[in-house]
Amino acid sequence: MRKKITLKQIARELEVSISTVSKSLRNNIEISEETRLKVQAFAKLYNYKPNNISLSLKNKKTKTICIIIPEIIHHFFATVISGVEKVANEKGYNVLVCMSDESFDKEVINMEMLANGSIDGFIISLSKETQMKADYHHIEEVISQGMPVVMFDRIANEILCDKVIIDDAFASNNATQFLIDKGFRKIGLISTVDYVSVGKLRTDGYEKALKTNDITINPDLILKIEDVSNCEIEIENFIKNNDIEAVFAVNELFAVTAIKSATKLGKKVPNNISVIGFTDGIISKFSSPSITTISQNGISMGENAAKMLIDRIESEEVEYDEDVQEDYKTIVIETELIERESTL
Amino acid sequence: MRKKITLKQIARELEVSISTVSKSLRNNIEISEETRLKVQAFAKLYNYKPNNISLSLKNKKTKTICIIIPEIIHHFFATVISGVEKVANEKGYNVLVCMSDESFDKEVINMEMLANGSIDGFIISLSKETQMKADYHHIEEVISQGMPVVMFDRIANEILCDKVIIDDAFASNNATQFLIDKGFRKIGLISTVDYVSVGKLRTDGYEKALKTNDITINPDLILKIEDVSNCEIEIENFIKNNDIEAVFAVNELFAVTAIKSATKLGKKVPNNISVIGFTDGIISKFSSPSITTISQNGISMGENAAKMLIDRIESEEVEYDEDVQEDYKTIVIETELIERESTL
DNA sequence: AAACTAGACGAAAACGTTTTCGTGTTGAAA
DNA sequence: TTTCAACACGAAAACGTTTTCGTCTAGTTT
Repeated sequence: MRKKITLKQIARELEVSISTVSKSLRNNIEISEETRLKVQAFAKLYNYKPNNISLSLKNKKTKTICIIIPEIIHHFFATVISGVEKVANEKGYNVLVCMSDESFDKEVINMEMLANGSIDGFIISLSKETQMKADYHHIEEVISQGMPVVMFDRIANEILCDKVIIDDAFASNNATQFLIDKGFRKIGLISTVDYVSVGKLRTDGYEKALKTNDITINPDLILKIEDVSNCEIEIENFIKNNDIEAVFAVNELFAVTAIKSATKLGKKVPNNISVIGFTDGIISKFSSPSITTISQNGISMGENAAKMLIDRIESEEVEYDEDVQEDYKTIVIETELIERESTL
Repeated sequence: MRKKITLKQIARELEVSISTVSKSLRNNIEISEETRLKVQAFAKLYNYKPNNISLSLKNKKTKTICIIIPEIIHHFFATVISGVEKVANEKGYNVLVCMSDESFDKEVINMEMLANGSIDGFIISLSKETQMKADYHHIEEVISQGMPVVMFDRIANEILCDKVIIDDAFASNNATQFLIDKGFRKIGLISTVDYVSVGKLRTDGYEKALKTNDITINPDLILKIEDVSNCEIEIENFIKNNDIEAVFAVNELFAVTAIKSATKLGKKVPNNISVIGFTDGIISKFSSPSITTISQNGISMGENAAKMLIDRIESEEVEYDEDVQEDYKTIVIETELIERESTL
């Protein structure tokens, strides 16, 4: 067990000062070539690497960013992390991943734990509970301390910071229009409760599309699911009790469950009922029939979020100015309707 | 923008020494109650939190562990991370997630970057390339520096460290036996190339089951896929050219692809051909027919890995002994055969 | 010979903590 | 009055770097 060697140990061994060692390793011309080479050889032999923590303390930069997500199991969030990692790595940053498990408290604890110098910035998608409570003090707190924050997907408009989103309303308007164009009029919507920001926006888009086409909005055709764990029963009843020609589901799980329920009820997809989903994940690709869906480019969202965050971090190093009016940006990532087998 | 306040600033403001402030905040009885309360009130007012980096430097502990995985997009790895996070959080640790993207170099770079004091230990599942090269110097290096490492799933027996695995050979022996018990004799295997440790082990288990039941191993019935990206063609040909009654696939993707190919070739699953997979992920649950599979409890693997790692980290604090013979453990997580619709 | 310059190196501060070891004051015991 | 303990606090080291600012020696210029 050869513990890592430090400058001090090298200095002692070579009977020079710590400064000399440090300068030698950074090829400072102040040090004679003889000494420099000797130190470098010794350092190489003992595999010297500067201690990162020490550097972080000195530079007040950790080269680490944190992404807080509700759930890593969701394919969409995994793709976002993947995008974040890619850009972060390219720029020499590490990525700390925290999960809020949809819990407000965990979100707060995580942020508070890390806001004390451990990281240089946050990328966050709000937990359901946080959205329900609409309590964002923890986020405002870290922003007010000068730590850059980028929100993505589940954002809060009240918070002033950089954001990466898709145009949820627009995309679901398109999805609904797609179904209308196929000639459907009785279009069911399976959404989340309204406090989930993207659920609300997707509902809005659905309603807008209906209005545009002079179709009356029928509340019976809108199902808002609170508890995901037993959505199957709700969805099955929803389909059974309503004469639906097509379904627009705001996520993959609801879409695939709708297909299963329909099949169970003897309705074939897409022949008897068309289904369109949201998020192009594993489920949509591999279910049978594969699911027509709105692709939400998670990788691109992650890349953009990381890029914005790191730019913000590194620009702050330069202009450390109190009065400069922050001009936060919101990047809207393009969505795409991917046609597969679940729609006619 | 109220930057975080430090002990020094509090000390200056209150005209006491830094020591007094530090002691007051830690409720040290050396300090008079009057001073203590004054300092605490001031600290609370300014929302003082000790700087983590500084503490890390002092304690030589970062309370951060790193998990290196080949790909976060794989559901299995996401579940492992989830398990790691859970245990780590309970014990006050943060989790740094790194992706090797199946690349040896990225794995090495990541480890070297972080082995300089940034983290307290590693949890790792080897990249394909690393397994192919069988070059583990980077891992041995950090272990020799006294940093605890736990390997999981894709491990290397040559490396002495704690490990968390499933009994891949045993599980696939069971899966194969399951098919044999159904009366099948012509059982195809779709596996990875042999250098992927778990692929090899699963192949071994398959062969063992055949031998046990006096079924001759037919090389034509074994397909080893190197390049995942166009496995569809290979699998389709494999099924078309062989008279197969059942397929055992070593992962979800191969299983679902086998089903798709079979269906395309006019063979119904499970009526004409049974398919059993490995890993109980999204695909197995939601494909139609849903897939009979070996569940590989990722959450439990992650939990166990994190627990072992943190125990190791914290035990080292106590007995910092060179000569103590390390007794590394290998935890074997139970697997389970989950019967679904893809088998008779 | 005196003054200066370059060359080579070290001391020390700084980042933000915690902790050990003084040290000065006060009041009580001898 | 002297001695001592308790009390309340501060100085300084330590963690591992980087960097600024000396400082010393030797050689070169006037």
